[in-house]
Amino acid sequence: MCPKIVDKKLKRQQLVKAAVGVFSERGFKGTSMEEVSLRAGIGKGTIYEYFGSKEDLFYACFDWFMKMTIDQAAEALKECTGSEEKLRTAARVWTEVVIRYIDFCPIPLEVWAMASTGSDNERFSTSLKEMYASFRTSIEEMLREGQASGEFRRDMDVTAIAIMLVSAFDGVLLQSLFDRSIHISSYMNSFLDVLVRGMKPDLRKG
Amino acid sequence: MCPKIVDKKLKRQQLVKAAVGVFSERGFKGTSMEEVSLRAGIGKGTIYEYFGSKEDLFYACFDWFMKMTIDQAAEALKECTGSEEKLRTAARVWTEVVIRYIDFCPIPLEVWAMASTGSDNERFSTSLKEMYASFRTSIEEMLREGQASGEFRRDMDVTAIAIMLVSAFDGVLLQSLFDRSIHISSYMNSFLDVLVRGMKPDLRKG
Amino acid sequence: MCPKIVDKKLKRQQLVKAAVGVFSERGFKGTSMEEVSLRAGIGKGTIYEYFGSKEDLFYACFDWFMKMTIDQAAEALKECTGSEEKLRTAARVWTEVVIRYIDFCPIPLEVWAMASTGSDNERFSTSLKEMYASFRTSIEEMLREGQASGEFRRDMDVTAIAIMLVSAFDGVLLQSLFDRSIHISSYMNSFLDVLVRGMKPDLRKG
Amino acid sequence: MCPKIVDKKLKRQQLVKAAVGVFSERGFKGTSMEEVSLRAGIGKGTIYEYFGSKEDLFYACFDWFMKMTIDQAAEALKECTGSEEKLRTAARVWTEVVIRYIDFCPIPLEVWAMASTGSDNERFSTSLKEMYASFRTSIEEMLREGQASGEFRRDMDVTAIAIMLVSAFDGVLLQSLFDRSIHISSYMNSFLDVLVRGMKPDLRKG
DNA sequence: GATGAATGAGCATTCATTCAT
DNA sequence: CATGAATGAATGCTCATTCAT
Repeated sequence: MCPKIVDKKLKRQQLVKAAVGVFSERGFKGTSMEEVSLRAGIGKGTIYEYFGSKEDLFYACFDWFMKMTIDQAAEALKECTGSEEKLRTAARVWTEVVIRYIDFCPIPLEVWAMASTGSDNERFSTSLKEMYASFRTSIEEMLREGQASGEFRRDMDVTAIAIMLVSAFDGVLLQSLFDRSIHISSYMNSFLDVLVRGMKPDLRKG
Repeated sequence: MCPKIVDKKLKRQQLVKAAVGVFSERGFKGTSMEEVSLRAGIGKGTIYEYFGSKEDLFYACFDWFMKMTIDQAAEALKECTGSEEKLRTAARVWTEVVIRYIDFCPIPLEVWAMASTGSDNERFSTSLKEMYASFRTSIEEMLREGQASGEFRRDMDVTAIAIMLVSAFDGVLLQSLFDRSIHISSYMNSFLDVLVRGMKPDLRKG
Repeated sequence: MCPKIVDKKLKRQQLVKAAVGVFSERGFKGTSMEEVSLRAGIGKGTIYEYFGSKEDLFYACFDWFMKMTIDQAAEALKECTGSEEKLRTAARVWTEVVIRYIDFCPIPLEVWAMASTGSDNERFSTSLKEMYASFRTSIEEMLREGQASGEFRRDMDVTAIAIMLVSAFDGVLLQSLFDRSIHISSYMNSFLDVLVRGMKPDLRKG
Repeated sequence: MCPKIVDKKLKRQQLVKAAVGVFSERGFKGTSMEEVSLRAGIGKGTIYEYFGSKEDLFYACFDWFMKMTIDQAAEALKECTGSEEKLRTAARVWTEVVIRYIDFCPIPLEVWAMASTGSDNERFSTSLKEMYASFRTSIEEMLREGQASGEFRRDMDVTAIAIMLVSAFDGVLLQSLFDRSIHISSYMNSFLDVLVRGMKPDLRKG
């Protein structure tokens, strides 16, 4: 007669929010759809109105994490000009995200594990690969920009630095999770001080 | 009086070997004890003669990975003298392990995921914490040695560098898993070139 | 909004009914949840919507048997006045229950066995102890009432008679199970004739 | 060459002794052959040199309990002359056995439960039936002897009394197990005082 | 004779998903 | 639209029994 009008988008988001919490606490396999529905305050069956499967729901959670991170980075980078500044801003945003959302960081870990095992989780490994490629490329661009502008040495392996920086960022997430007493932002800065010094052109020749 | 004589130690190791393969392919939850037993060519019940539970078996797999890595590193570091040499050797061993055992690298990923979620897997998170602490300390020692000998600058944050290097190593494992076309060893070297340059004392003042 | 409406109480009872049958035929350990579900005409998993575990289900079966017996006794005793009448009524009800529900009498036997072994089935032994204490007390009251009214001798050990009567009742259940040709009700009556005669005050002195 | 010479009879008995303990503590299903072998201080496989199956072993335990009881009763009754004396002696022996072997009384309980459920335990129910029939007959004989000698009334239902006495004996075993604080021997005596009084011929007519 | 390593049938329990209401 | 009762496939684990030594 009069189908209830529901803001599907909104409800979907609320569902993801609840799911992100449960998945973070219990892991993918350890999470039951029932607990998610309880946490979201809806019926168990209702989840399936919004997501086709548990995996779909989990993917949406991961997607939320990724998009959120990318948005924060994009926002912050908008106002940056220098290459070093960009690099340091990217690092800062990442550490801020890790610190702020540390409770949800088990989600990317789960995704890593899922993507690395089983051939059926194609979708996760593809997503990850794309994401990493995009991150790497962004970093590479910053570095190349710096080379062009003379900020950075020309004889360094830009791809290598980019890959290793992305690696270090991921690793920082790990370390933070396993030892929450670590203050990553200052460590990240100190580390970048040294690395950037190594990337600067030789002054002796100036 | 004359019971069947079996080398339990050896059989246990063979079992771990089979299990490492299955866990790597399917993940912890995705692996059934039956499949492990099939792969090992023994009966399902026999596994329980050697391991008390699925988790015990998995822990043994992780333990194998850890010990193997540590052994390789210890072996290689025995012959090193200089600080930079040690650092580079550690990095080389790690990349070699990652490349050589790339198929089994999902195991540490699983452990990361398990340790980050759920409060029950105490044993995994404790092991991880200890392992990382030990790695960090080793690197710190190398760096401090280098500072003492004048190889490295005295004004750098040794702890920060150590944490970030460990992070980078972990991240490298991740990147390798998700994009097997990456040649990490050369990247690792190029990266260390830059980083070490940043750690070297200022020559201008010489 | 319009979930399936089910009378959970009723379904629970039906489930108990089916379970009582299977447990009686096969014993606790010999009964598989699958067989119960088959007998009840529902899915295996559905049982767990109503009972947390096999033991819970079995306890409900025992509870059903106890409550049913107690109810019948209470109902019949309501209309009794004299002490001897009460005693004979209790005996009659018990024999009627045993005869009527002889097929389900293996259930109390199982409970006896469970309660006597293992320290875990606390719940069963506690229940049994309480039940027996209550039975004994009821009988004792009847006897004391009879003593007060002069129906029964004052120099008999009321507690002893009560305990032994309860014992005899239990034993009757056993004998009935193992030899279904026994007609317990007439035997019970003849026995009570003799016992009651022994409990009557000495007439010589009258 | 020289097969070890073993007193099979003796070892069998030791095995039964160990098994009686474990079965009493854990019940039939709760007992593992391994634990029995451990308790007996022999290898798991060795049990099968003496007993064809777990059920065989358990049956031997029950048999031990039965035979032991019967022996004690036979021994004690040898010296009895009067009917009442015999009756009281039988009761005394039974209570003594129950008190002395209370820790092993779960075994008959288990047998009751096994015999009452499942059609496969033919052997247990047959044994029980025979044993009870024999007990009943013995008691009946005592009572009839008493009638013949004028000790007991002629108008009582001997079969009924016999059945109910056997019942009461069984019940006493139960009550003792569930409430170990009960002092059955005095209760048994007080009870027999009353019952025997009821069985005595009417003195008024004397 | 004695052993204990190996086995695999058997079972309680979980949980993603469906669908009648 | 929303629900939660119902389902049954899937799985970790146990243990009586066998048999090579």
